[in-house]
Amino acid sequence: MFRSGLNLCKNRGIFEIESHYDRIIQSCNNVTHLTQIHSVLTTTGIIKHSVHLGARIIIKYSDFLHLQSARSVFDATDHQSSSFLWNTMLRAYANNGFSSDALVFYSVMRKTGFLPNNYTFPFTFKSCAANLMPTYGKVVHSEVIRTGFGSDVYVEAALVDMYAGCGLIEDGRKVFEKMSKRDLVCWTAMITAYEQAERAETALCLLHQMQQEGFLMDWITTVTVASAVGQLGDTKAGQAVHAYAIRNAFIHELPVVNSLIAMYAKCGEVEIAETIFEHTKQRNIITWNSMLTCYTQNGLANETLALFEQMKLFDINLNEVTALILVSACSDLGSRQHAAKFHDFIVQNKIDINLTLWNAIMDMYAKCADLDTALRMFKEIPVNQLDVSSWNTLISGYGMHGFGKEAVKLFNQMKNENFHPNHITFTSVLSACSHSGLVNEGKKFFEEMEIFSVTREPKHYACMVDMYGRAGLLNEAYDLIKNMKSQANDEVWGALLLACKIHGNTNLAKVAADNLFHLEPHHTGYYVLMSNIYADSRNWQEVGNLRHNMKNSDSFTRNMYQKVEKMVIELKMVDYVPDSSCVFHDVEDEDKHGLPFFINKNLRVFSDCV
DNA sequence: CGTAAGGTCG
Repeated sequence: MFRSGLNLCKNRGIFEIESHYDRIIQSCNNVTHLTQIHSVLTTTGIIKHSVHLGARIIIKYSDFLHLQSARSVFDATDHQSSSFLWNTMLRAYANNGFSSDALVFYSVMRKTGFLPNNYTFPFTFKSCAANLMPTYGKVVHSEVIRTGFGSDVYVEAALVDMYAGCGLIEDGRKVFEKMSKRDLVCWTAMITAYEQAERAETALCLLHQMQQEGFLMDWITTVTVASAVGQLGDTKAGQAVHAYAIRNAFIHELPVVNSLIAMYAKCGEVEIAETIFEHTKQRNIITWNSMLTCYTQNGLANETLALFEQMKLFDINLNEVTALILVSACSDLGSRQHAAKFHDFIVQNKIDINLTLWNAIMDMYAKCADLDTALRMFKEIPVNQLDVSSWNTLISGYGMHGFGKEAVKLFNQMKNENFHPNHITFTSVLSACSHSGLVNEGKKFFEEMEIFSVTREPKHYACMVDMYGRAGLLNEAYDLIKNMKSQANDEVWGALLLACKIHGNTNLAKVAADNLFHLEPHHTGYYVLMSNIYADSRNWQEVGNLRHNMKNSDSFTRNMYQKVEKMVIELKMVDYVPDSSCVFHDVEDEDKHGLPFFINKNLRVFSDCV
């Protein structure tokens, strides 16, 4: 009956009216205008009979994020007859961040008796992933098979993506493997899945297979590959991706440019990233954020702030990612002045402060040694929103500034309030104990890890070794390492080596150093530390041997020497007297200060750095 | 009528 009605409408007149309004709706650029057209189409009754126009308005409303108006169009139309309208409404929800509404809508659709089709499933899976509902995703997956859409490439690509998005990469891979025909989109989806799971090597291996089967990367694949190469920090491969992007004119796609900047940033190629950035005239917020991050990631927090000043001159709205980057740069600088300024800036620009950003701001204050402000912010978090990382931030903040007792107090309070400490909590509290010489507390907490079923990782052992080491309990430290279930890494042996340096135990130092040279043969810091220990015991022969071994230092090391030299000058200007027993040459004390020396991030080289 | 892969931080 309905079909005959529809056929009646399908005369030439209706068709012309449809295409007329279609053009108007498409060119509509504000909601007010759209609402007017909507009401005209409603009063004339056209919309009731035109599935096509109904869908157009639904999509247009959803472009303006007016999902309620879109829904009212759907409800007023003859949707009962058309799976197209159901799919359009589902798409409106799924593609605009209303993923839970999408799933509710899907279940309404099923209850109404409408059969989903190859257009329905991709939107549904996208929403399952956005809601992190793999269990529901699996239910829908079985419906895919039951309804016979199991070998549709669109549906399969969406399935791969859904499983990967929920962290079930192996389930995604199974779907991928079973596909009879794979297109570029499926390959890219699978490669992206590995890239997102930080398995860059697998991602590139799969890319190779894809190319073997004759597929060429398009610009979207290029974006993913650039991210994977960035994870590996492989400049050579990065330049190959860059060249490929230029050859294929993908450089005109902003996401490609942005991913290249981020890639070079992770490869440590600040200057190349800068060049690309300078040549990009149409920058969006992601371009700026990528360049800001580039500086922060490469230890150039001051450059981050300088670029931010430049950014303010452009008409760009910052987002919460920008805020996070700035806060993290400020944490690196440890400047209280900047901290307060940025916090203020974030509030004034009405950037949405979620818990992650709130914790980052707290962390910034903590790193700037403004623990009062950090604590105040902590107390402002409603109890039902408090999470483990809020506690971790505070505990590590107190610990790193030598307030071990406060850190311990907070840790106990946290347990009393039934929060479950994680591996980071234990790292923070053990490190706090080690820096404040709280050996008994540290031992107790190390035991407690079992109660909270937190696996003891090498970094936890490193804290304990450091703690015993500082307290002069070298045998306890060494015994702990010998009894480790997993293999001790460089952090653990490094902590022991430092302890040996502090307490002048050359024999045990040799054991630690041998392990370190085996584990990290190119890490010059350990050679320096060991040669310092030999220098302490006036064994110049061994000092010479070690120095010879580390001669082939790379450009990174040279840069480091220059930076340290500059730092020493600055330190001298504020009357800091270096502990020159760390300098590893046989020279008189006044000469030692003029020699270059090496510093590493964990401050293991200087015995006067705690 | 039209569907799937994609950039910044953590």
